[in-house]
Amino acid sequence: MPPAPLRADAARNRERVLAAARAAVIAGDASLPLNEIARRAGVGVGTVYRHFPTRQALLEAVTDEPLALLLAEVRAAAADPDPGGGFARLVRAAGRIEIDNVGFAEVLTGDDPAAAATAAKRAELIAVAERVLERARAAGVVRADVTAGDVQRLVCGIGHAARLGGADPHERAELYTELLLAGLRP
Amino acid sequence: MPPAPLRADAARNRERVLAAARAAVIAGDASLPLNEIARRAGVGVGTVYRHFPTRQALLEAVTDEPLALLLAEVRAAAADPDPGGGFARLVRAAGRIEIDNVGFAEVLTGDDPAAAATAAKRAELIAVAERVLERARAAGVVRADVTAGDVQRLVCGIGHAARLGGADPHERAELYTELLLAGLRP
Amino acid sequence: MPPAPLRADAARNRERVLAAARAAVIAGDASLPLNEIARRAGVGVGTVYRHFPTRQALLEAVTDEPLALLLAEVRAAAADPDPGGGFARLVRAAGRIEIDNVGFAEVLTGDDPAAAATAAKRAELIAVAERVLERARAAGVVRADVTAGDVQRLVCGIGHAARLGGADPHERAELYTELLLAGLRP
Amino acid sequence: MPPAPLRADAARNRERVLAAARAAVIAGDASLPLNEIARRAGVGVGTVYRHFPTRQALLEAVTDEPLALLLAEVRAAAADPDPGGGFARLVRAAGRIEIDNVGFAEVLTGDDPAAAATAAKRAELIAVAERVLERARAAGVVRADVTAGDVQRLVCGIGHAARLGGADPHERAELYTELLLAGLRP
DNA sequence: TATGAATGAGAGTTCATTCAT
DNA sequence: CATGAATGAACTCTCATTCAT
Repeated sequence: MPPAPLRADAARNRERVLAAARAAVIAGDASLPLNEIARRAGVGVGTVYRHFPTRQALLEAVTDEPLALLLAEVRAAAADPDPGGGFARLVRAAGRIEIDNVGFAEVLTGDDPAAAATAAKRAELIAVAERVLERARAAGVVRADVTAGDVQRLVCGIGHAARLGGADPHERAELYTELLLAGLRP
Repeated sequence: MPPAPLRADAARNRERVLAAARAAVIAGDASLPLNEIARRAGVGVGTVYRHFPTRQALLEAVTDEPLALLLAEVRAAAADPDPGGGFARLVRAAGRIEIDNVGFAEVLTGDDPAAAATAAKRAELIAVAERVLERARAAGVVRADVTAGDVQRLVCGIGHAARLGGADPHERAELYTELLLAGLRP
Repeated sequence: MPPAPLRADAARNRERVLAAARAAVIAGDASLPLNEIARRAGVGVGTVYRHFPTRQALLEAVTDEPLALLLAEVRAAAADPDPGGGFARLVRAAGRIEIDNVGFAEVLTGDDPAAAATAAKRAELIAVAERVLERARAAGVVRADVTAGDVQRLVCGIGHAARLGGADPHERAELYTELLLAGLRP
Repeated sequence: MPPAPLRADAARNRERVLAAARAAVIAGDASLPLNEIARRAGVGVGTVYRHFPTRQALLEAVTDEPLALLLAEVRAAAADPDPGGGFARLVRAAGRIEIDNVGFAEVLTGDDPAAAATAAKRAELIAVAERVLERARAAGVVRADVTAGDVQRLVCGIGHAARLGGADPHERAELYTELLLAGLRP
């Protein structure tokens, strides 16, 4: 049975909470104290808990959009006739998305997701990324001793590193991504 | 005046606290709640506060040894006749030490240290590392668009990445370090 | 906007906390450790903090009733056609109220109150008392070299003195008040 | 057996502690945290505890000199041929001494002193003051319904009141003392 | 369903007092 | 005797989570 459609006001509240959480995440704060989120959303704490029983659930909801985005990029990468170009595209997209969404890494590399939808997206993401990597490896443009998991972790590490320097991490993230791509070549 | 030699019991307690903190850090938890540390060290809270007035002070104490170790490595790297070899040595040592000490990155890249000794070590560390990088750059074995700060951050990122995969991060850290070194070449 | 009416349970809890605090104050202890108050009120600490964020706020709440009472008395004193009688009434009322409320002096003579309501009452109290004193002075029934502040302090001093003797301070307070009134005559 | 004469260094330390405590008391702080006193005296906490096992003992030691002073004044008051003048002298002296020694009131009106010497001085003080008051009462210059204890408490109250106004309490104390004397007349 | 009050565990911090050195 | 390290209770304050309204 499909999830019962939310009542209009419930949906509005859910959206408000999501917006507040998204804003926090974009501002670089992934701690998401639910009390605070509720306050910013202009909603009672209980309402937050109703829609998102755990911090993890909220995080997944917030990350759903960037996750879908990345999935699209990975599919595009898999469709790229150039294995090396596809792989680079994947890494660059992951880097960009990761840097703009604190907490994204957590969803991607953490424990099994709470929501089935997230789990599914993540699984497909990994499967397709695996294929992209495989192809690049076969084409001899990526080291053979690196797994898809490694790439995933390295992208997260890159994001982490870029965020360390204060101020605007985007430029750093770009540079670090290029370094990573260079390092991944055989 | 040399730091007054601690009384035997004071030294023992200090060591116990340090050991508890070190254990926590090695277990991957750098939050170091002072109350909890006290409990684990079998010591009153007040004792922890006497020796380490702030979490930062405790963290610096815990990190003092690895910091000294890294400093020695960096000096050795500076003394290496081979600029590229020296640089690689520096990066590898940093990676190894970073992976074994959660919180090390915090001391290295965070706000100004509380303890003068830590500040001094850190300053020298950075200065010497800068020279090592400079020399490697001049020898044409490292990209010119990368600063010492970038290297520092990247090592932290590598450590972060290696820790993401669960279980034993050492092997991963080694691989990632080699990737980083490769990526840093022009 | 009027202060939002408290929910029934919230009001009940607030009242319990106030009662516990009042009991402590009447028992002569104005230190009001908030967690102890919570315990005695049979309420979580957080609840105390919700209603009274600081010790000062709680003290003001406890003192609110006697403050209102005194204010009424002072107004009545100002309305008394006999300047001397009005002034005596003021002093006697202040003495009586002060002796029954440890901490009242603190609110009356201490730093600026936290709550606007308290500040307003206090300000009016002082202003009206000033008028009462002025009138008594003009009528030649009170020394000219005594300010309203002096009277306030002296009443507090009287209360302090009465409390020193142990047991029931009321009788003493009455006597001391009469002495004070006699001493204040030209 | 007379108290064993202190060793020279012990006596010096005792004096240092006393000086620190006296300074604190004169500065208007009678809380005397023994830790802090020790620090200011340049002495270990233990030393303070050895010489003055309780806060009360320290307080009595600090107050010993003013107590002796007041005793002398009271004796002089008793010797004054003018009963009213003698009584006034007593009250004025008490007021002056009380205002300069926070904590003096505590020793005078508090529980039984810890030290025998203090107890003796206090007992004599009270006895002589009682005689002074009696004489003044017999001469009809002081109200009959006031006890020596009342006078003692009132002087403390006066001191308390004078201290409430901030800044220099001496002038206020003088005024309040005159008010008290006036109020005590029949 | 939504609300937000209540809860209470837990972190941080201070300080009087004891006791090993 | 002197020292000052150690102790731990007491207190303030915060926040995730529950639950009465």
